[in-house]
Amino acid sequence: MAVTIRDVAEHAGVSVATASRVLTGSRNVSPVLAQRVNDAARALGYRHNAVASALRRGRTNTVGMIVPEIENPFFPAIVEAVERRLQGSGRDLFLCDAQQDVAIERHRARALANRQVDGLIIVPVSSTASRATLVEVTERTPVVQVDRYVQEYPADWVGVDDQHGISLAVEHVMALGATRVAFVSAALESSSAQARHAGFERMIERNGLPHDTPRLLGTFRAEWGRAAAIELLAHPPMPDAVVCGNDEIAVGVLGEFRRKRVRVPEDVLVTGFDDIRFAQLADPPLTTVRQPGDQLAAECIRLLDARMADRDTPIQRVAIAPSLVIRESTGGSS
Amino acid sequence: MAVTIRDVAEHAGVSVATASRVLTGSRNVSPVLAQRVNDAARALGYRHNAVASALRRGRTNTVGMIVPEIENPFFPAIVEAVERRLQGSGRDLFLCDAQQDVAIERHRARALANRQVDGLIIVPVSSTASRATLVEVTERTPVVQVDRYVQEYPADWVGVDDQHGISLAVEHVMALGATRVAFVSAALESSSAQARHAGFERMIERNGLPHDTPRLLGTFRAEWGRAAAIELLAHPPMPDAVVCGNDEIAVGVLGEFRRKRVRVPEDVLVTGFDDIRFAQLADPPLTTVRQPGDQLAAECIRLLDARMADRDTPIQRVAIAPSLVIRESTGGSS
DNA sequence: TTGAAAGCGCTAACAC
DNA sequence: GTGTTAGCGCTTTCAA
Repeated sequence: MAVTIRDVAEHAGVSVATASRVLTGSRNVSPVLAQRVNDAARALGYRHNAVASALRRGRTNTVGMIVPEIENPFFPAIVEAVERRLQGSGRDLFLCDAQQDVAIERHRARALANRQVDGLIIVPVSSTASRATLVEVTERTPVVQVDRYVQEYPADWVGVDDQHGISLAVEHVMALGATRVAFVSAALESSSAQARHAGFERMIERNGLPHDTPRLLGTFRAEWGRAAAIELLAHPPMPDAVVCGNDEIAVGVLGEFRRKRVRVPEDVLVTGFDDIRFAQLADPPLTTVRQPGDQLAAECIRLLDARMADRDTPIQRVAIAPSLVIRESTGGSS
Repeated sequence: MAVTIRDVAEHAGVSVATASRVLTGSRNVSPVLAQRVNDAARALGYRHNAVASALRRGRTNTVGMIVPEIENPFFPAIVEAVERRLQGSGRDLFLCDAQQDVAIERHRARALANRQVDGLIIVPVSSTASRATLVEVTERTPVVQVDRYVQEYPADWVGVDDQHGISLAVEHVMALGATRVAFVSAALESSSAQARHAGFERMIERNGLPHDTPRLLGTFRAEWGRAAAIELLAHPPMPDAVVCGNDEIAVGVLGEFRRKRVRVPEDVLVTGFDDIRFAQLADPPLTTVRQPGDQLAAECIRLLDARMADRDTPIQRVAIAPSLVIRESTGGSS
């Protein structure tokens, strides 16, 4: 069997209490004994059993995080930012991937909650089908939603103002003279897809754009962008601009346009959303709505800590204003 | 306090032993009592305490995974594949990001081991500096290395034959007539960087290519690819082909070449490694060495299960042959 | 088939 | 400053 704190205590000639105090860094131990305990621990190769500790203390110094799909590069970026924020407080982040499936999401959420994470950060897969999971887990653990949220259930959230983000993109292409503006995004499953779509509709309305302007809704994937581009090309007239629901879609659109010799930005303008790393490496570099990952992460940890400190603190929903990054896919900056 | 199994037992009028048997799915309980226990659990909102369970059983039904850098899109792809493989056996995967830092990597490895994961999958950051962590954690937990491995320490590993992969790329561009072949890759910190570099050197040797052919070693990032391309352009003669250590680098190289109006593949051929999702969306679509993620994942889980079943099973090192995917960055296929 | 009871390893009262 | 001890919630002998 493995070395326990009892073995260490014996070896050091002290009680388990003292050994525990030393090993957990309590100040109330004489330096002499502390030294003996530390030596014993090293000599025996003692390893802290976090499971036993967690059972006893009811805390684990770990935070769980669930993202809908780790392959969407926007999420790793957020994860990284969260990790960095967590660094300072010495907590570990355990990440889970829901694989776009609310059943898996629920399973992971339970696994994390069952293992007593001190807090949970979640980007819900669906604005409706993830609700039950969120409700269940919120009863047991402090939870903060990031980026996406669940409908009709009050819970902390931090994200960007998606509607505003899309309006930045639409206004930008309109200012460049576009009148026929297509929208290519994901089906209205997640709150971000919904909000971005709503933002687009509002712009259509407000600016009196033609009501038959194309809205193509599929997934947040490049393959869909490609398919949507084919669709657009098949049904003239071509739009002057294609506003995409995220960068992946936009990259797919760009790829297909390139293949068909449709020139961007000369023939059509294209915009994305998120500003993932590849946005600036696309051809042409992609004009996009930037989500400030570091700010999101900072705010997210702030909310989580607040809720961990007081389960009854008022619910907060923080929307950060995104910004437009202009690159060559709409004619370039400077 | 939360509902415990004791509450459930009381409510159902049975002993905690029986309640436990029902809740863990043991067959040796009369249907009547089983029903009563399940009803009680539902009525009270009982939640399994995985921490207590883990302490008692010494198992957790979870697998930990540590990747060097979640932002490198190759790793999310592997994670996904591993997740899917794990699905069947009902185990949860907890993922950690080492942020390219061996100190963080060690911290995460300990956190996972301390929390009694049943097994650990790791892509070590460094072939030397990660060794201590690997040794430590291997003493406590079944561990399998994927993709990268640690030098001078025998432990299970599964990955592709990087040397062979690079030789596929070099042979391909040479078959297309390239004689001046540059190599742009990462510093020789990780085993993959080392093996790919070694593969390149071997090809130089074997084919009598000029010894002063450029080798530029930086990081596995697109920014480095970009910088390296600038470097290549600054020091003529330009190579006929640029073989890159991974796709990200290649995408950076392509981006810079595009900016400088260097035509690919007319003026110079470019190849990558990994076949990440964006490889085919690059401009031009990238010829690359494909790592078969699903196979890696399958083999990885197989090794892990073997080691979990028998800690003393012989060490296995499995190298899967990668394949070349030819796209337009070297002139295209068919 | 069921129940009583002994811990898993650790921490935190509480007493000295 | 140090030790004794009672659990944290669960699973699993062992006995009935």
